[in-house]
Amino acid sequence: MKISTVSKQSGLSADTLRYYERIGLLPEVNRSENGIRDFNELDVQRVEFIKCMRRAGLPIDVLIHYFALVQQGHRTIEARKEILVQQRALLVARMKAMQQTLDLLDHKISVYDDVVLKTEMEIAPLEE
Amino acid sequence: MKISTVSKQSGLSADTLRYYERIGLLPEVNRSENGIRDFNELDVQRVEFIKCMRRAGLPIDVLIHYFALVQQGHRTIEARKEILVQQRALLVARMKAMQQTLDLLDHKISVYDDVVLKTEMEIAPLEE
DNA sequence: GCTTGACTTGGAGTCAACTCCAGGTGTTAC
DNA sequence: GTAACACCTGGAGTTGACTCCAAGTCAAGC
Repeated sequence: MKISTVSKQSGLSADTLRYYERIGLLPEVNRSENGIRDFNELDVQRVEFIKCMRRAGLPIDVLIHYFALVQQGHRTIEARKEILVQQRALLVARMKAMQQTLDLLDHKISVYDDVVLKTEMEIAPLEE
Repeated sequence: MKISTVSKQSGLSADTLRYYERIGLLPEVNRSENGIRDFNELDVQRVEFIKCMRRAGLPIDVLIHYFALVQQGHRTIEARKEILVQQRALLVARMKAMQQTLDLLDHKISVYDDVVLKTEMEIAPLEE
């Protein structure tokens, strides 16, 4: 599977995919004789996993560390789980903060709605 | 209220507060005769609002634009509401993506739990 | 009167995460 | 055979959001 295909499928640019490989977030992808990358199913799965984690704000270095542990086999299972648990906690905290922001936005929007409604009813002119 | 106080209260560094003023995210804060910033209640409220929005990932330029509209008075109410509604939608989308990541993390963690449990029961050695 | 500490400024530096570019190769279409 | 196109590389540039720094001012404590 060529990089353009993976790019289209994943929505990540070819540049980003090459960048991910370069920094060791993706493993060295196989090449066809002419040197062109040939992503296999596992590579694509990894891209999807990375995409999902990145979208939620997990930093790249954490992911690199995680995959390095995966590489080292079963004796790193505890450490890997620890990383996931920790990142989960950070994620939950971020989501909580975002929920508060959402509540505030909803409040503000409803206030604007009220104001607009009043204006439309021409009850009074408004100043800031 | 001096910058150090606002910094402590808000958790934003004095450098960040000055930076916010410099780029026009905060209005020009009043100064005491010797040129030292003296934040008033409104400034502090704005800092809190900014903090909340930034934590949720709203970009600085959007906030600058929003405050510029506030500055222009009541005729910009519709436009301001539009910004909030749009940012709200983006926020909800981000939260949704994060929820998916959270689900995936939970799944992965539970798989690791199973593996660890099995290992501890010495049912079998594990390979990657 | 001198040190200490908090404040000021303009400007430069840093960081994460891309993103772009120039110059080169290899395959396909006419 | 040559133009168009997708790919390659190493390296530089960009973006957003800070963060740090040097050099200076001022008030308070000793």
